[in-house]
Amino acid sequence: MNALDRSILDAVPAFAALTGEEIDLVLAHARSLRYPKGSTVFEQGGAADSFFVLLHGHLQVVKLTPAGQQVVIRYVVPGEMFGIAVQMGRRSYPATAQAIMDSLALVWPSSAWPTLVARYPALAESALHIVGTRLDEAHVRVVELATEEVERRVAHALLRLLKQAGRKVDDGIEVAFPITREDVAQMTGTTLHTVSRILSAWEARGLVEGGRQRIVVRDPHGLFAIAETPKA
Amino acid sequence: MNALDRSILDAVPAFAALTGEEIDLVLAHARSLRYPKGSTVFEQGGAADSFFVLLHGHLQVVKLTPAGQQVVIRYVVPGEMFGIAVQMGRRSYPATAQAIMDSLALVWPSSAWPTLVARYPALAESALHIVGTRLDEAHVRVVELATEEVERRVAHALLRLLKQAGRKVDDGIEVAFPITREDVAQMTGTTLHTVSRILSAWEARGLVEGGRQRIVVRDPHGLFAIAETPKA
DNA sequence: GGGGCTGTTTGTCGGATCGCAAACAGGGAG
DNA sequence: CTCCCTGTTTGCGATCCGACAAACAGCCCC
Repeated sequence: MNALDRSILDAVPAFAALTGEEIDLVLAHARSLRYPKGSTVFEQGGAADSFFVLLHGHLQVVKLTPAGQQVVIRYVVPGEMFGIAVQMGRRSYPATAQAIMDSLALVWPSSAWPTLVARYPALAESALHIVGTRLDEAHVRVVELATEEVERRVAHALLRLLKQAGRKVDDGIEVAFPITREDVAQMTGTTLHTVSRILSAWEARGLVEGGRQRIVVRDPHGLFAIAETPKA
Repeated sequence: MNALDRSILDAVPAFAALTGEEIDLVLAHARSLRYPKGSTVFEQGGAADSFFVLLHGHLQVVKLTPAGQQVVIRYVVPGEMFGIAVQMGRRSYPATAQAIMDSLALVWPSSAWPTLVARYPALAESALHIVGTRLDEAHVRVVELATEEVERRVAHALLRLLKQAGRKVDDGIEVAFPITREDVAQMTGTTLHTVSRILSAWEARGLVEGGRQRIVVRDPHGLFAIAETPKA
Protein backbone atom coordinates (compact mmCIF):
# COMPACT_ATOMS: atom_id res chain seq x y z
CA MET A 1 0.00 0.00 0.00
CA ASN A 2 1.15 3.51 -0.70
CA ALA A 3 2.06 5.81 2.10
CA LEU A 4 -0.92 8.11 2.25
CA ASP A 5 -0.28 11.57 3.45
CA ARG A 6 -2.97 13.34 5.41
CA SER A 7 -2.63 16.36 3.20
CA ILE A 8 -4.39 14.30 0.56
CA LEU A 9 -7.64 14.67 2.44
CA ASP A 10 -7.27 18.27 3.46
CA ALA A 11 -9.15 19.34 0.39
CA VAL A 12 -11.92 16.80 0.80
CA PRO A 13 -15.02 18.41 2.29
CA ALA A 14 -16.28 15.12 3.65
CA PHE A 15 -13.35 15.02 6.08
CA ALA A 16 -13.25 18.70 6.89
CA ALA A 17 -14.55 18.11 10.39
CA LEU A 18 -11.73 15.78 11.33
CA THR A 19 -8.43 16.72 12.90
CA GLY A 20 -5.15 15.79 11.28
CA GLU A 21 -4.65 12.82 13.54
CA GLU A 22 -8.13 11.54 12.94
CA ILE A 23 -7.58 11.79 9.24
CA ASP A 24 -4.50 9.63 9.59
CA LEU A 25 -6.58 6.98 11.25
CA VAL A 26 -9.25 7.15 8.60
CA LEU A 27 -6.61 6.86 5.93
CA ALA A 28 -5.22 3.78 7.59
CA HIS A 29 -8.29 1.92 6.42
CA ALA A 30 -7.93 3.04 2.83
CA ARG A 31 -5.79 2.15 -0.10
CA SER A 32 -5.37 4.04 -3.32
CA LEU A 33 -6.17 2.56 -6.68
CA ARG A 34 -5.56 3.68 -10.25
CA TYR A 35 -8.37 3.53 -12.78
CA PRO A 36 -7.17 3.88 -16.34
CA LYS A 37 -9.32 5.80 -18.79
CA GLY A 38 -12.28 3.69 -19.86
CA SER A 39 -12.18 1.36 -16.90
CA THR A 40 -15.15 0.74 -14.64
CA VAL A 41 -14.92 1.65 -10.96
CA PHE A 42 -18.17 0.02 -9.97
CA GLU A 43 -21.15 -1.33 -11.80
CA GLN A 44 -24.87 -0.78 -11.48
CA GLY A 45 -26.36 -3.68 -9.53
CA GLY A 46 -23.01 -4.89 -8.28
CA ALA A 47 -22.39 -5.45 -4.58
CA ALA A 48 -21.61 -2.18 -2.83
CA ASP A 49 -18.42 -3.39 -1.21
CA SER A 50 -16.43 -0.18 -1.34
CA PHE A 51 -16.70 3.57 -1.11
CA PHE A 52 -14.32 6.09 -2.56
CA VAL A 53 -12.80 9.53 -2.68
CA LEU A 54 -11.53 10.70 -6.04
CA LEU A 55 -8.03 12.13 -5.85
CA HIS A 56 -7.31 12.75 -9.48
CA GLY A 57 -9.06 12.42 -12.82
CA HIS A 58 -12.74 12.39 -13.71
CA LEU A 59 -15.50 9.82 -13.56
CA GLN A 60 -18.82 9.59 -15.28
CA VAL A 61 -21.73 8.06 -13.38
CA VAL A 62 -24.42 6.59 -15.62
CA LYS A 63 -27.66 4.78 -15.04
CA LEU A 64 -28.86 2.20 -17.52
CA THR A 65 -32.54 1.75 -18.28
CA PRO A 66 -34.06 -1.70 -18.70
CA ALA A 67 -34.34 -0.85 -22.39
CA GLY A 68 -30.62 -0.23 -22.55
CA GLN A 69 -30.63 3.55 -22.75
CA GLN A 70 -28.06 5.44 -20.74
CA VAL A 71 -28.57 8.54 -18.64
CA VAL A 72 -25.63 10.46 -17.24
CA ILE A 73 -26.31 11.02 -13.55
CA ARG A 74 -23.25 13.15 -12.81
CA TYR A 75 -19.55 13.65 -13.15
CA VAL A 76 -17.22 13.07 -10.22
CA VAL A 77 -14.41 15.57 -9.77
CA PRO A 78 -11.35 15.33 -7.51
CA GLY A 79 -12.10 15.73 -3.82
CA GLU A 80 -15.54 14.20 -4.01
CA MET A 81 -16.71 11.16 -2.14
CA PHE A 82 -18.60 8.68 -4.32
CA GLY A 83 -19.94 5.17 -4.33
CA ILE A 84 -21.56 5.76 -0.95
CA ALA A 85 -24.42 3.38 -1.52
CA VAL A 86 -23.74 1.50 1.69
CA GLN A 87 -24.00 4.65 3.75
CA MET A 88 -27.50 5.02 2.37
CA GLY A 89 -28.39 1.50 3.39
CA ARG A 90 -28.13 -0.10 -0.02
CA ARG A 91 -26.48 -3.40 -0.78
CA SER A 92 -25.74 -2.66 -4.43
CA TYR A 93 -24.71 0.33 -6.49
CA PRO A 94 -27.59 2.09 -8.22
CA ALA A 95 -25.43 3.23 -11.12
CA THR A 96 -22.19 2.58 -12.96
CA ALA A 97 -19.05 4.70 -12.55
CA GLN A 98 -16.46 4.82 -15.31
CA ALA A 99 -13.16 6.67 -15.55
CA ILE A 100 -13.25 9.10 -18.47
CA MET A 101 -9.63 10.02 -17.83
CA ASP A 102 -6.88 8.17 -16.04
CA SER A 103 -7.95 8.51 -12.43
CA LEU A 104 -6.81 7.83 -8.91
CA ALA A 105 -9.06 7.16 -5.96
CA LEU A 106 -8.91 6.25 -2.31
CA VAL A 107 -10.87 3.10 -1.64
CA TRP A 108 -12.36 1.95 1.64
CA PRO A 109 -14.07 -1.38 2.17
CA SER A 110 -17.72 -0.78 2.96
CA SER A 111 -17.23 -2.82 6.09
CA ALA A 112 -15.05 -0.04 7.47
CA TRP A 113 -17.88 2.47 7.46
CA PRO A 114 -19.64 1.39 10.67
CA THR A 115 -16.31 1.43 12.49
CA LEU A 116 -15.43 4.85 11.19
CA VAL A 117 -18.76 6.50 11.99
CA ALA A 118 -18.78 4.92 15.43
CA ARG A 119 -15.49 6.61 16.15
CA TYR A 120 -16.14 9.83 14.21
CA PRO A 121 -19.83 10.69 14.24
CA ALA A 122 -19.05 13.79 12.21
CA LEU A 123 -18.60 11.47 9.24
CA ALA A 124 -22.26 10.52 9.36
CA GLU A 125 -23.11 14.18 9.28
CA SER A 126 -20.82 14.74 6.32
CA ALA A 127 -22.39 11.87 4.45
CA LEU A 128 -25.82 13.27 5.16
CA HIS A 129 -24.80 16.65 3.80
CA ILE A 130 -23.33 15.11 0.69
CA VAL A 131 -26.39 13.04 -0.03
CA GLY A 132 -28.57 16.04 0.75
CA THR A 133 -26.70 18.13 -1.79
CA ARG A 134 -27.11 15.43 -4.41
CA LEU A 135 -30.79 15.18 -3.63
CA ASP A 136 -31.14 18.90 -4.21
CA GLU A 137 -29.29 18.64 -7.49
CA ALA A 138 -31.44 15.75 -8.58
CA HIS A 139 -34.59 17.70 -7.80
CA VAL A 140 -33.34 20.69 -9.73
CA ARG A 141 -32.82 18.37 -12.66
CA VAL A 142 -36.29 16.94 -12.31
CA VAL A 143 -37.73 20.42 -12.38
CA GLU A 144 -35.69 21.33 -15.44
CA LEU A 145 -36.63 18.18 -17.30
CA ALA A 146 -40.26 18.73 -16.40
CA THR A 147 -40.54 22.38 -17.33
CA GLU A 148 -37.83 23.56 -19.71
CA GLU A 149 -37.31 23.11 -23.44
CA VAL A 150 -34.25 21.33 -24.72
CA GLU A 151 -32.13 24.37 -25.50
CA ARG A 152 -32.43 25.75 -21.99
CA ARG A 153 -31.71 22.37 -20.47
CA VAL A 154 -28.54 22.09 -22.50
CA ALA A 155 -27.53 25.60 -21.46
CA HIS A 156 -28.09 24.76 -17.79
CA ALA A 157 -26.17 21.51 -18.10
CA LEU A 158 -23.26 23.25 -19.75
CA LEU A 159 -23.14 25.97 -17.11
CA ARG A 160 -23.13 23.32 -14.42
CA LEU A 161 -20.27 21.53 -16.14
CA LEU A 162 -18.31 24.77 -16.21
CA LYS A 163 -18.93 25.44 -12.55
CA GLN A 164 -17.91 21.96 -11.57
CA ALA A 165 -15.06 21.39 -13.96
CA GLY A 166 -14.40 24.56 -15.91
CA ARG A 167 -10.88 25.36 -17.00
CA LYS A 168 -9.88 28.82 -18.14
CA VAL A 169 -8.40 28.89 -21.62
CA ASP A 170 -7.41 31.66 -24.01
CA ASP A 171 -10.77 32.30 -25.51
CA GLY A 172 -13.11 31.31 -22.72
CA ILE A 173 -13.78 28.45 -20.35
CA GLU A 174 -13.74 24.84 -21.38
CA VAL A 175 -15.01 21.65 -19.85
CA ALA A 176 -11.95 20.10 -18.28
CA PHE A 177 -12.57 16.58 -19.46
CA PRO A 178 -13.44 14.96 -22.78
CA ILE A 179 -17.17 15.08 -23.33
CA THR A 180 -19.17 14.11 -26.40
CA ARG A 181 -22.41 15.54 -27.76
CA GLU A 182 -23.91 12.19 -26.88
CA ASP A 183 -22.88 12.66 -23.25
CA VAL A 184 -24.57 16.04 -23.14
CA ALA A 185 -27.64 14.48 -24.72
CA GLN A 186 -27.72 11.83 -22.01
CA MET A 187 -27.48 14.52 -19.35
CA THR A 188 -30.37 16.52 -20.73
CA GLY A 189 -32.74 13.91 -22.03
CA THR A 190 -32.37 14.55 -25.72
CA THR A 191 -30.45 13.17 -28.71
CA LEU A 192 -26.94 13.86 -29.88
CA HIS A 193 -28.38 15.25 -33.09
CA THR A 194 -30.31 17.92 -31.29
CA VAL A 195 -27.33 18.77 -29.09
CA SER A 196 -25.14 19.07 -32.17
CA ARG A 197 -27.62 21.43 -33.80
CA ILE A 198 -27.88 23.56 -30.69
CA LEU A 199 -24.14 23.81 -30.27
CA SER A 200 -23.73 24.65 -33.95
CA ALA A 201 -26.26 27.43 -33.61
CA TRP A 202 -24.50 28.77 -30.54
CA GLU A 203 -21.17 28.58 -32.31
CA ALA A 204 -22.60 30.65 -35.16
CA ARG A 205 -23.58 33.24 -32.57
CA GLY A 206 -20.12 33.21 -31.06
CA LEU A 207 -21.27 31.79 -27.73
CA VAL A 208 -19.30 28.58 -27.79
CA GLU A 209 -16.61 26.84 -29.75
CA GLY A 210 -16.76 23.17 -30.51
CA GLY A 211 -14.29 20.43 -31.14
CA ARG A 212 -14.04 16.71 -30.92
CA GLN A 213 -15.02 15.78 -27.37
CA ARG A 214 -14.45 19.39 -26.47
CA ILE A 215 -16.64 22.35 -25.61
CA VAL A 216 -15.31 25.84 -25.01
CA VAL A 217 -17.67 28.52 -23.80
CA ARG A 218 -16.66 31.94 -25.06
CA ASP A 219 -19.53 33.85 -23.54
CA PRO A 220 -20.80 32.34 -20.28
CA HIS A 221 -23.03 35.33 -19.68
CA GLY A 222 -24.72 34.83 -23.02
CA LEU A 223 -25.26 31.18 -22.18
CA PHE A 224 -26.72 32.17 -18.86
CA ALA A 225 -29.14 34.45 -20.62
CA ILE A 226 -30.37 31.52 -22.69
CA ALA A 227 -30.63 29.31 -19.62
CA GLU A 228 -32.75 31.81 -17.75
CA THR A 229 -34.92 33.18 -20.50
CA PRO A 230 -38.38 31.69 -20.28
CA LYS A 231 -39.36 30.13 -23.55
CA ALA A 232 -39.79 32.53 -26.41
CA MET B 1 -49.02 19.70 24.73
CA ASN B 2 -50.73 16.42 24.09
CA ALA B 3 -49.63 13.32 25.83
CA LEU B 4 -47.75 11.48 23.13
CA ASP B 5 -47.76 7.75 23.36
CA ARG B 6 -44.74 5.88 22.20
CA SER B 7 -46.91 3.59 20.14
CA ILE B 8 -47.33 6.53 17.80
CA LEU B 9 -43.81 6.04 16.57
CA ASP B 10 -43.77 2.29 16.46
CA ALA B 11 -44.77 2.37 12.84
CA VAL B 12 -42.26 5.03 11.87
CA PRO B 13 -39.25 3.47 10.16
CA ALA B 14 -37.02 6.37 11.11
CA PHE B 15 -37.30 5.40 14.75
CA ALA B 16 -37.23 1.67 14.28
CA ALA B 17 -33.77 1.39 15.77
CA LEU B 18 -34.77 2.97 19.06
CA THR B 19 -36.07 1.20 22.14
CA GLY B 20 -39.37 2.14 23.67
CA GLU B 21 -37.75 4.25 26.36
CA GLU B 22 -35.60 6.08 23.87
CA ILE B 23 -38.65 6.83 21.80
CA ASP B 24 -40.27 8.37 24.86
CA LEU B 25 -37.33 10.70 25.22
CA VAL B 26 -37.37 11.65 21.57
CA LEU B 27 -41.08 12.33 21.81
CA ALA B 28 -40.47 14.60 24.76
CA HIS B 29 -38.97 17.10 22.36
CA ALA B 30 -41.89 17.02 19.99
CA ARG B 31 -45.34 18.44 19.91
CA SER B 32 -48.15 17.52 17.59
CA LEU B 33 -49.83 19.98 15.28
CA ARG B 34 -52.91 19.87 13.13
CA TYR B 35 -52.75 21.08 9.54
CA PRO B 36 -56.17 21.62 8.01
CA LYS B 37 -56.66 20.78 4.35
CA GLY B 38 -55.12 23.45 2.19
CA SER B 39 -52.78 24.81 4.83
CA THR B 40 -49.05 25.14 4.34
CA VAL B 41 -46.70 23.19 6.60
CA PHE B 42 -43.54 24.88 5.39
CA GLU B 43 -42.63 27.06 2.49
CA GLN B 44 -39.87 26.92 -0.11
CA GLY B 45 -37.12 29.30 0.90
CA GLY B 46 -38.40 29.66 4.46
CA ALA B 47 -36.11 29.08 7.43
CA ALA B 48 -35.81 25.35 8.14
CA ASP B 49 -36.70 25.62 11.80
CA SER B 50 -38.58 22.36 12.21
CA PHE B 51 -38.68 18.78 11.08
CA PHE B 52 -41.68 16.50 11.13
CA VAL B 53 -43.24 13.07 11.13
CA LEU B 54 -46.64 12.76 9.53
CA LEU B 55 -49.09 10.92 11.74
CA HIS B 56 -52.26 11.25 9.76
CA GLY B 57 -53.38 12.73 6.45
CA HIS B 58 -51.47 13.49 3.27
CA LEU B 59 -49.14 16.24 2.16
CA GLN B 60 -48.04 17.39 -1.25
CA VAL B 61 -44.49 18.67 -1.65
CA VAL B 62 -44.03 21.04 -4.58
CA LYS B 63 -41.16 23.01 -5.99
CA LEU B 64 -41.77 26.33 -7.69
CA THR B 65 -39.69 27.43 -10.67
CA PRO B 66 -38.53 31.04 -11.03
CA ALA B 67 -41.06 31.33 -13.84
CA GLY B 68 -43.83 30.30 -11.48
CA GLN B 69 -44.42 26.77 -12.70
CA GLN B 70 -45.01 24.07 -10.12
CA VAL B 71 -43.55 20.59 -10.02
CA VAL B 72 -44.82 18.00 -7.58
CA ILE B 73 -41.80 16.47 -5.86
CA ARG B 74 -43.64 13.87 -3.83
CA TYR B 75 -46.51 13.01 -1.56
CA VAL B 76 -45.97 12.42 2.13
CA VAL B 77 -47.89 9.55 3.69
CA PRO B 78 -48.38 8.75 7.39
CA GLY B 79 -45.28 7.41 9.11
CA GLU B 80 -42.86 9.37 6.98
CA MET B 81 -40.35 11.88 8.22
CA PHE B 82 -40.29 15.09 6.21
CA GLY B 83 -38.93 18.60 6.26
CA ILE B 84 -35.49 17.26 7.11
CA ALA B 85 -33.61 20.06 5.39
CA VAL B 86 -31.57 20.85 8.45
CA GLN B 87 -30.31 17.31 8.72
CA MET B 88 -28.90 17.78 5.22
CA GLY B 89 -27.13 20.95 6.24
CA ARG B 90 -29.56 23.39 4.70
CA ARG B 91 -30.83 26.54 6.35
CA SER B 92 -34.03 26.79 4.33
CA TYR B 93 -36.58 24.41 2.88
CA PRO B 94 -36.03 23.60 -0.78
CA ALA B 95 -39.73 23.08 -1.44
CA THR B 96 -43.20 23.81 -0.12
CA ALA B 97 -45.35 21.28 1.76
CA GLN B 98 -49.12 21.62 1.80
CA ALA B 99 -51.79 19.51 3.46
CA ILE B 100 -54.11 18.04 0.82
CA MET B 101 -56.27 16.52 3.53
CA ASP B 102 -56.67 17.41 7.18
CA SER B 103 -53.41 16.19 8.63
CA LEU B 104 -51.62 15.69 11.89
CA ALA B 105 -47.87 15.78 12.37
CA LEU B 106 -45.26 15.57 15.08
CA VAL B 107 -43.04 18.63 15.02
CA TRP B 108 -39.54 18.98 16.40
CA PRO B 109 -37.57 22.19 16.48
CA SER B 110 -34.54 21.86 14.21
CA SER B 111 -32.41 22.84 17.16
CA ALA B 112 -33.30 19.53 18.80
CA TRP B 113 -31.65 17.51 16.06
CA PRO B 114 -28.02 17.83 17.18
CA THR B 115 -29.02 16.87 20.71
CA LEU B 116 -30.97 13.87 19.52
CA VAL B 117 -28.30 12.50 17.19
CA ALA B 118 -25.65 13.01 19.82
CA ARG B 119 -27.63 10.80 22.13
CA TYR B 120 -28.95 8.38 19.51
CA PRO B 121 -26.48 8.01 16.65
CA ALA B 122 -28.84 5.55 15.02
CA LEU B 123 -30.97 8.54 14.12
CA ALA B 124 -28.25 9.87 11.84
CA GLU B 125 -28.16 6.54 10.14
CA SER B 126 -31.93 6.55 9.72
CA ALA B 127 -31.81 10.02 8.21
CA LEU B 128 -29.11 8.92 5.82
CA HIS B 129 -31.20 5.96 4.72
CA ILE B 130 -34.24 8.14 4.21
CA VAL B 131 -32.38 10.69 2.14
CA GLY B 132 -30.69 7.89 0.22
CA THR B 133 -34.04 6.41 -0.67
CA ARG B 134 -35.29 9.78 -1.85
CA LEU B 135 -32.16 10.25 -3.91
CA ASP B 136 -32.80 6.93 -5.59
CA GLU B 137 -36.36 7.89 -6.31
CA ALA B 138 -35.28 11.24 -7.71
CA HIS B 139 -32.80 9.54 -10.01
CA VAL B 140 -35.41 7.11 -11.22
CA ARG B 141 -37.56 10.08 -12.06
CA VAL B 142 -34.73 11.79 -13.89
CA VAL B 143 -34.22 8.67 -15.95
CA GLU B 144 -37.92 8.44 -16.74
CA LEU B 145 -38.19 12.09 -17.70
CA ALA B 146 -35.12 11.76 -19.87
CA THR B 147 -36.03 8.60 -21.71
CA GLU B 148 -39.74 7.83 -21.65
CA GLU B 149 -42.68 9.27 -23.53
CA VAL B 150 -45.49 10.94 -21.68
CA GLU B 151 -47.88 8.01 -21.57
CA ARG B 152 -45.36 5.72 -19.93
CA ARG B 153 -44.36 8.38 -17.44
CA VAL B 154 -47.97 8.83 -16.41
CA ALA B 155 -48.36 5.07 -16.06
CA HIS B 156 -45.27 4.88 -13.85
CA ALA B 157 -46.42 7.81 -11.74
CA LEU B 158 -49.81 6.25 -11.23
CA LEU B 159 -48.35 2.90 -10.26
CA ARG B 160 -46.13 4.63 -7.73
CA LEU B 161 -49.11 6.46 -6.29
CA LEU B 162 -50.90 3.15 -5.89
CA LYS B 163 -47.96 1.54 -4.18
CA GLN B 164 -47.56 4.43 -1.81
CA ALA B 165 -51.16 5.30 -1.16
CA GLY B 166 -53.37 2.75 -2.85
CA ARG B 167 -56.70 1.86 -1.31
CA LYS B 168 -58.64 -1.21 -2.34
CA VAL B 169 -62.14 -0.46 -3.55
CA ASP B 170 -64.85 -2.52 -5.18
CA ASP B 171 -63.66 -2.28 -8.72
CA GLY B 172 -59.93 -1.85 -8.30
CA ILE B 173 -57.44 0.27 -6.40
CA GLU B 174 -57.76 3.99 -5.98
CA VAL B 175 -55.41 6.73 -4.98
CA ALA B 176 -56.22 7.36 -1.33
CA PHE B 177 -56.20 11.14 -1.51
CA PRO B 178 -57.77 13.73 -3.80
CA ILE B 179 -55.58 14.27 -6.83
CA THR B 180 -56.27 16.33 -9.93
CA ARG B 181 -55.15 15.80 -13.51
CA GLU B 182 -53.08 18.90 -13.03
CA ASP B 183 -51.27 17.27 -10.11
CA VAL B 184 -50.43 14.25 -12.23
CA ALA B 185 -49.23 16.58 -14.97
CA GLN B 186 -46.93 18.33 -12.52
CA MET B 187 -45.54 14.97 -11.42
CA THR B 188 -44.75 13.85 -14.94
CA GLY B 189 -43.70 17.01 -16.70
CA THR B 190 -46.68 17.40 -18.98
CA THR B 191 -49.96 19.32 -19.13
CA LEU B 192 -53.29 18.56 -17.56
CA HIS B 193 -54.76 18.37 -21.06
CA THR B 194 -52.45 15.57 -22.08
CA VAL B 195 -53.07 13.73 -18.80
CA SER B 196 -56.80 14.06 -19.32
CA ARG B 197 -56.51 12.65 -22.84
CA ILE B 198 -54.39 9.74 -21.64
CA LEU B 199 -56.74 8.88 -18.79
CA SER B 200 -59.72 9.12 -21.12
CA ALA B 201 -58.05 6.70 -23.51
CA TRP B 202 -57.27 4.31 -20.66
CA GLU B 203 -60.81 4.58 -19.40
CA ALA B 204 -62.07 3.64 -22.85
CA ARG B 205 -59.89 0.54 -22.64
CA GLY B 206 -61.23 -0.32 -19.20
CA LEU B 207 -57.90 0.20 -17.45
CA VAL B 208 -58.92 3.00 -15.15
CA GLU B 209 -61.94 4.88 -14.00
CA GLY B 210 -61.95 8.60 -13.52
CA GLY B 211 -63.78 11.04 -11.36
CA ARG B 212 -63.36 14.46 -9.94
CA GLN B 213 -60.03 14.45 -8.08
CA ARG B 214 -60.23 10.70 -8.17
CA ILE B 215 -58.45 7.94 -10.04
CA VAL B 216 -59.36 4.29 -9.73
CA VAL B 217 -57.21 1.70 -11.41
CA ARG B 218 -59.20 -1.32 -12.51
CA ASP B 219 -56.37 -3.20 -14.13
CA PRO B 220 -53.01 -2.56 -12.47
CA HIS B 221 -51.40 -5.26 -14.56
CA GLY B 222 -52.52 -3.62 -17.75
CA LEU B 223 -51.12 -0.32 -16.53
CA PHE B 224 -47.87 -2.03 -15.72
CA ALA B 225 -47.71 -3.36 -19.24
CA ILE B 226 -47.98 0.17 -20.58
CA ALA B 227 -45.35 1.41 -18.16
CA GLU B 228 -42.87 -1.23 -19.20
CA THR B 229 -43.48 -1.44 -22.91
CA PRO B 230 -40.75 0.39 -24.80
CA LYS B 231 -42.28 2.91 -27.12
CA ALA B 232 -44.24 1.40 -29.96
C1' DG C 1 1.43 7.49 -43.28
C1' DG C 2 -2.76 5.52 -44.19
C1' DG C 3 -6.91 3.00 -42.96
C1' DG C 4 -10.64 2.71 -40.00
C1' DC C 5 -13.14 3.86 -35.97
C1' DT C 6 -15.49 7.16 -33.46
C1' DG C 7 -17.53 11.40 -33.07
C1' DT C 8 -19.77 15.41 -35.56
C1' DT C 9 -22.59 17.97 -38.80
C1' DT C 10 -26.58 18.78 -41.58
C1' DG C 11 -30.95 17.87 -44.20
C1' DT C 12 -35.60 16.15 -44.50
C1' DC C 13 -39.76 14.26 -42.61
C1' DG C 14 -43.22 12.99 -39.44
C1' DG C 15 -45.39 12.68 -35.22
C1' DA C 16 -46.04 13.43 -30.31
C1' DT C 17 -47.51 16.84 -27.44
C1' DC C 18 -48.29 21.50 -26.19
C1' DG C 19 -51.08 25.91 -26.46
C1' DC C 20 -55.29 27.95 -27.12
C1' DA C 21 -60.18 27.76 -26.85
C1' DA C 22 -64.62 26.38 -25.56
C1' DA C 23 -67.97 23.50 -23.56
C1' DC C 24 -69.16 20.52 -19.85
C1' DA C 25 -69.96 18.68 -15.00
C1' DG C 26 -69.53 17.54 -10.12
C1' DG C 27 -70.24 19.29 -5.70
C1' DG C 28 -69.98 22.65 -2.00
C1' DA C 29 -72.00 27.03 -0.14
C1' DG C 30 -75.72 29.57 0.84
C1' DC D 1 -82.40 23.40 -4.30
C1' DT D 2 -79.69 26.32 -7.16
C1' DC D 3 -75.64 28.93 -8.32
C1' DC D 4 -71.04 29.08 -9.11
C1' DC D 5 -66.39 27.59 -8.68
C1' DT D 6 -63.19 24.30 -9.73
C1' DG D 7 -61.88 20.55 -12.22
C1' DT D 8 -62.49 17.85 -16.62
C1' DT D 9 -63.06 16.83 -21.48
C1' DT D 10 -62.28 17.52 -26.29
C1' DG D 11 -61.02 19.73 -30.80
C1' DC D 12 -57.67 21.93 -33.68
C1' DG D 13 -53.60 24.14 -35.24
C1' DA D 14 -48.68 25.03 -34.33
C1' DT D 15 -44.18 23.35 -33.36
C1' DC D 16 -40.56 21.30 -31.08
C1' DC D 17 -37.88 17.55 -31.47
C1' DG D 18 -36.90 12.82 -32.53
C1' DA D 19 -36.05 9.21 -36.31
C1' DC D 20 -33.77 8.22 -40.41
C1' DA D 21 -30.04 9.11 -43.58
C1' DA D 22 -25.78 10.43 -45.38
C1' DA D 23 -21.52 12.78 -45.55
C1' DC D 24 -17.67 14.57 -43.15
C1' DA D 25 -13.55 14.83 -39.97
C1' DG D 26 -10.32 14.08 -36.02
C1' DC D 27 -7.38 10.76 -34.12
C1' DC D 28 -5.52 6.39 -32.75
C1' DC D 29 -3.22 2.24 -34.19
C1' DC D 30 -0.77 -0.56 -37.05
